Amino acid sequence: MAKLRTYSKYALDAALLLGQQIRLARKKRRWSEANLAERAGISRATLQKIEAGEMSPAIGLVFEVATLAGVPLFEQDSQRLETSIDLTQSKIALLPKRIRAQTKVADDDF
Amino acid sequence: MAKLRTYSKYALDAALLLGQQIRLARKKRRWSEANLAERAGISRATLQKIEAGEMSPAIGLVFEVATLAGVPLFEQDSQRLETSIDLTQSKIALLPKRIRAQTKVADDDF
DNA sequence: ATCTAGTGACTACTTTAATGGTCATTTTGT
DNA sequence: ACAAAATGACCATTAAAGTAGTCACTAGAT
Repeated sequence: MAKLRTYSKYALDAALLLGQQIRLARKKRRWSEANLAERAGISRATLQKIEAGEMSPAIGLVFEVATLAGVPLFEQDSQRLETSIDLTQSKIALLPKRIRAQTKVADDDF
Repeated sequence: MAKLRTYSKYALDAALLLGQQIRLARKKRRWSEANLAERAGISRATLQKIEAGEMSPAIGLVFEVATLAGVPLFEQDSQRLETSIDLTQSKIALLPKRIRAQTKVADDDF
């Protein structure tokens, strides 16, 4: 029997939206499921799960398909994620390397 | 032996950036890896893969962790993805239900 | 200075995803 | 109207993810 796992609505919606955007982009390019699946090096069955917004497919496969279909991830700054990666990395570096049990209230916003 | 799979740089960067943002958000909340993993109902090993930006974890686990950590997916419109879902769905409905082999050049932009 | 807890890394085992195949149905170009 | 191709939905097999557990190392609170 399958282990039941719960997801927050936000996470479910995000996966669904991404899947739909992929399907829309694929159709606009006039690619069949088999065609896009072949380009991505995955099976058609997996592509169907991705477009359906299922939670099980590997994030790498989803992101790769999205990329091939032309769906922008992190639509913020145009197509270059490296800048954001470096920026986030530097922010992490400013924080303590290890987090101890909460001794006092944490301030989240910044 | 593992089957080698190739990913585009963009897809790899997107996964890395998301993982980093999760790590940053977790630290800001002063949650340990074990703590966030427990909240998400996953193992610490899997969380480590997610934060490292690996391509293998299920997208559902990644999105759930991101949600719990407070990392916005689709940072566009504030926290409500339903509107975008409906919008995308209506766009899909406007396109032909099935795509035939490309007879003429497709127009992508819209 | 100490000692507790967070992290990084690895391993063997269990569960699940991914695959290739098939078949029925439906759409659409001709 | 016809035929070819796309889609939706399965299923059995194979490959890989996810897991708990462990251990060494180290940061950091006291």
